[in-house]
Amino acid sequence: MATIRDVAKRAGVSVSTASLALNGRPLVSEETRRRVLQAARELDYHPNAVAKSLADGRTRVLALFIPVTLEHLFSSAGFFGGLLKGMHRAALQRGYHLSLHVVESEEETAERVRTIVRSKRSDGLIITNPTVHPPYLGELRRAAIPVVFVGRPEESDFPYVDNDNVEVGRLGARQLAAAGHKRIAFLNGPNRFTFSRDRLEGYRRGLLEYGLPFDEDLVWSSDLTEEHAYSTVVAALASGLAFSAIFCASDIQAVGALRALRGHGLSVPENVAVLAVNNTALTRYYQPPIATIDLHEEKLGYLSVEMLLRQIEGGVSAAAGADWQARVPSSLVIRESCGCAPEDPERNPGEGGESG
Amino acid sequence: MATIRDVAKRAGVSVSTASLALNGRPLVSEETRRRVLQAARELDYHPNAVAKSLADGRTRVLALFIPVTLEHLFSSAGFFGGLLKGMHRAALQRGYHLSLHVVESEEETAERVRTIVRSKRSDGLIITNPTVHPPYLGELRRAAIPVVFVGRPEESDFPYVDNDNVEVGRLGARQLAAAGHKRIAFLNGPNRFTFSRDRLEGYRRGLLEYGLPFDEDLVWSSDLTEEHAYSTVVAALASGLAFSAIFCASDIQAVGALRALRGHGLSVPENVAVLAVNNTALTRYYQPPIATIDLHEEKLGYLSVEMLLRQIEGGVSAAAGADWQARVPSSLVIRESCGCAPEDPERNPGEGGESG
DNA sequence: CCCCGAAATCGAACCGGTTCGATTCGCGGC
DNA sequence: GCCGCGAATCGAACCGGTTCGATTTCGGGG
Repeated sequence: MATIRDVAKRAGVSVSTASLALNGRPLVSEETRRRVLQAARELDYHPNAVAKSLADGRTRVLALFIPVTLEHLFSSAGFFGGLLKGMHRAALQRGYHLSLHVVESEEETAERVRTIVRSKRSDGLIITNPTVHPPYLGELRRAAIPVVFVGRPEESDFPYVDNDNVEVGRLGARQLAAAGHKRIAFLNGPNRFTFSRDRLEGYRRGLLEYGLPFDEDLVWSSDLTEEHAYSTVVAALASGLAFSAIFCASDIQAVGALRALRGHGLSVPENVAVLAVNNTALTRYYQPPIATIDLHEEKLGYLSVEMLLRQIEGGVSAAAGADWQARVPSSLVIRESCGCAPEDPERNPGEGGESG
Repeated sequence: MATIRDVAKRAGVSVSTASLALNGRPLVSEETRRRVLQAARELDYHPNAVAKSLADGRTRVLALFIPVTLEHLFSSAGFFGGLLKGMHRAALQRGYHLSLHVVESEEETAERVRTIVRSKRSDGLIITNPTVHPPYLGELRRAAIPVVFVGRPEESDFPYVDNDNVEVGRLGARQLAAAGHKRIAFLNGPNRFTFSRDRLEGYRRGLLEYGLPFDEDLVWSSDLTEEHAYSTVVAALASGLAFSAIFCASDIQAVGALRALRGHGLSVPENVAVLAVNNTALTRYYQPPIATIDLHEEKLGYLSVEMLLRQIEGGVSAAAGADWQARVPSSLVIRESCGCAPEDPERNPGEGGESG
């Protein structure tokens, strides 16, 4: 395989001139550049990426961390697929590559982050689905390496892209309230995720805006699995709680909820309306089709890479207190399970407030 | 950041000795090794992966190609998720990393393969879901780089891991035939994939073994999408063809088929039995739960990496005519939609043959 | 006591690029 | 005709490891 020295020799110039010419730098005469490029073409020369990295200290590799408990991988496969597509598109456009790091716990994330940072295997990190207080924040800060989170760790000034999950919660609650439901249950995700906390806050606000009381008994939390969601709803039904709608934090939980309701002789949407979040393929094809909130994960992925590259190419490290953030809007996807038309955007539900 | 020269200096030895000591090579006295390791620890030294790659010519990166048409990404998200998990596990164990290359067409694959090979960005390639005659085989052969396919390209001596898709087809046909069905339709995938051809062959054999005639009219082909499967089955129903079971090449197609059947007033499994392939989350939670064939994709992923590493570390290139292959067995997952118990493994269906 | 060979260590070259400081070249101005 | 300057080119150092051939050290045998 031809190296730059071969090219230089054939073009009759020095190695340094060849390098300048090949990289389109100024200070090379047109005639020389032409000769160098010609030689490169003739020798089928292609620069060695590793040598380049060593020389200029840039790997052009972005490390992507995806957490998987097995059930999570399956339940969110569609979500991660979309995320990935967006990231890949953004990276490719700018000549970057993605390396993939599947991790099963935050401790493992911490460990792998450490080895990657130390061995200088990538120019920056993208960490998806952080919990509220990830254990590796100190490590990241010390390393002073560009990072972007997909999802928001609490009380950290690291850059992140995320949906506005308060808005997601609010959207869901309002949609069901607008359809006339007075007792709307919220089957939330685990509390260790920031998105769960944010959505709960949004749910609360949405109810308030429609003058509905916030009832703690109607807020349930379950893992992001069908099984756990099922048993949670079964328990709620057994306790005799009254409600006419369930807002679920993920599609897979909605499926569990639907099974529980059916098992209890309740039909959807006639007896209970159901609204989910994620818009994975599942919901479109389910019977009944499940209304859900689309998080536009491909956009999320695209923006995360863009933000990371801004840091890398701007020479700014995430630890430098760059508190950039991007919020991706989410949108309702109305389907049969919620038994309702989209909330009329014109409608003003009233004053809300404590008096509700 | 400390380099190996810093370590050598602090330990009072030459750089070369430090390198030997750090890599656990023989020919270094115990005393010296101790001192070097001690120095490394004190300086918090971690070798630079890029420098290492340049020096020894090994990147320790495996390039993974995943094709995505958008619909495919969604319909097979579970499948790729499992594949990925297996690959990652195998790679991690041996100190390798995965780089991810999402491609939308075989032409794009060809192009990206070329740039990766040329820039020496990875030690080997894993290419998933090749078509029957991928356009980049020549490129691969010329590059003489280790490659493993996940899925079998026809008439190529490149190494691959795959399910035994003839067996998958046979399994499906036999299962339905054993339940007493005489007219079993096969909603196959696109003919450009080797797995489609193999499954068709298996389906034919399965029927034969039960003495059932092979009827071309009962073999339909559709894209791996819900929509296309739906319209294909709708057309079949409209044509008045008689059949009492459908064997679908993927879960997502089964969902489309179910919708078409329901729309035609047929219920599953009472009027028509349905059996699918893939065992994605979808099938478990669908109503009715969909019987399917599990392809054990995690194992497929694990084996593909193992096979690739065997080539890399054995110094054998895929183009050297190494016709290794691994077949991963598949297993039936019986659920309501097929309206039947597992085929009795004891049962011998008879002589089969033309006379059936 | 000297020589020889094996073990331990070292120095230098190398991997394939980039970059910086020095050098050469051509040209205009005085 | 000489000086100075900017443009073009060059040589060498550098990135941070590995490896190979040469050199030193040490112990044992003659």
